[in-house]
Amino acid sequence: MISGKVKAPAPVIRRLSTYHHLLMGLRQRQIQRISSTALAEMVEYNPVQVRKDLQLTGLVGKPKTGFLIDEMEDAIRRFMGWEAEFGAVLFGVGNLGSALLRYPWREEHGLRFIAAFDSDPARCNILVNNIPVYHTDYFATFSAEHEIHIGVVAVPASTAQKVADILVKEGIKGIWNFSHAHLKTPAHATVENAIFTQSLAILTRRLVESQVTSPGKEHS
Amino acid sequence: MISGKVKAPAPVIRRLSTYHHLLMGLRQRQIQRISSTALAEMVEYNPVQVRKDLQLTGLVGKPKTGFLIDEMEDAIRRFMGWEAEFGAVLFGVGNLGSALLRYPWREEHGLRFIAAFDSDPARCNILVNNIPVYHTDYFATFSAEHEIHIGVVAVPASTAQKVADILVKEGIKGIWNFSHAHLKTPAHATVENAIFTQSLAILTRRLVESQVTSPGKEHS
DNA sequence: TAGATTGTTAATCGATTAACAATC
DNA sequence: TAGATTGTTAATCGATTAACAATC
Repeated sequence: MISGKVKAPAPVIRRLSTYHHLLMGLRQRQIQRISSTALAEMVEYNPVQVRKDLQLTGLVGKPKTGFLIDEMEDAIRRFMGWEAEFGAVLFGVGNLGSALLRYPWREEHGLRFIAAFDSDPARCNILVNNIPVYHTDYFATFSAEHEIHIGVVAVPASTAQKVADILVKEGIKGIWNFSHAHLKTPAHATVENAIFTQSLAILTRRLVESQVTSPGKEHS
Repeated sequence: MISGKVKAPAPVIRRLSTYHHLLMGLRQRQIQRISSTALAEMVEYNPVQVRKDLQLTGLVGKPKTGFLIDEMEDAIRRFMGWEAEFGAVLFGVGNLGSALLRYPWREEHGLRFIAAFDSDPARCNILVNNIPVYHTDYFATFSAEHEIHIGVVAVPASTAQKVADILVKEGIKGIWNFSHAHLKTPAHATVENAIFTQSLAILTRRLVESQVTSPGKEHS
């Protein structure tokens, strides 16, 4: 029987990623098991929610003892596809781009940068964190010779769609977008946006909301 | 009548931030109005959703003509609190931290970095993008002399809670957390997490999901 | 056995979408 | 006026939480 995998809701995936990080810490402290209730407390979630989340990864706990930390970590890692490695390329070696290249994604998060690309010749033909930076024009050639699963877009919004088009044309299935641009891609390509500004907007709005407004200052 | 402001759902705020960026582009191209329907198409949302979102900011459109772009931009900016400026400090001047300091938040997003702090003396007493970097120990003194609305946490997860505690102690109301750590803070402090790994998890999971599994490979 | 903890089923809550009336 | 577009009310959908049974 051929079966696709269950589409997990984004909030669940985010929480699972949080558990994963927490569990790594517990494992390092030689702790072997934990109950969903205790885990829930640590992250201030509802315990039933934690159990439901874990269930989705195929984990089963034992009444009275809870879950084995090693098993949990493995299950979550498998669920995310982090046991294998995703080959990745990055476009736009600016401040953010270089910071991303320098982060150790490979250790725990299944992401391996094999190259980066930039349209500015001054930034090309160097190594950043041992990752070669080439000119954007070289990408098609490079792509034909390497297995690339993920393209990271760290260019300005104005050129982001162009980069996305190139990625799609070369058959890259996953796009991690750090630009403001709303990328239009065919259905078979997955775009995930990591846009700081949206996160900042939530923070500043919450601050605005928490300010008690003086009489008349709030419009209708 | 004293009234707090409506607590907007996070998804709405994220979408509004998307509109805001799009509208800035339209304005630059001298376009003066747009219908919610057209806007919806550009970002591939439901038009009713767009209208509901805009309503929350107090915007009213005109049947047959739509919304004025200038008005929309202003309304969204006011809604986010971006007309005023939020004074901000950053902790952890590493790769990510410096990238954040170099981004022009001030222009459009109401965020003004007034200083950064690091526990590594080698990184202190320099300027990054004209923003002074001090030693963490100096923060309490600094805080007493400046109005700080937001603290940005860009330190490793292992020291993030410590930084959060310092921020809370100095009465900072908004914390923008880029570390993996789950920060525990009193209710009067708002924490917004901008955790890349969670975003990456969604992308990799979607890729895992889209792979059709061969017989027997998918467990139960 | 008793009690803690899991797992399941049902209820609630909130966000999105659909249907339609109002208006320029 | 007719038609496009807004705004509102109701229906649907999905995610979270509550209640409780199952199990070690």
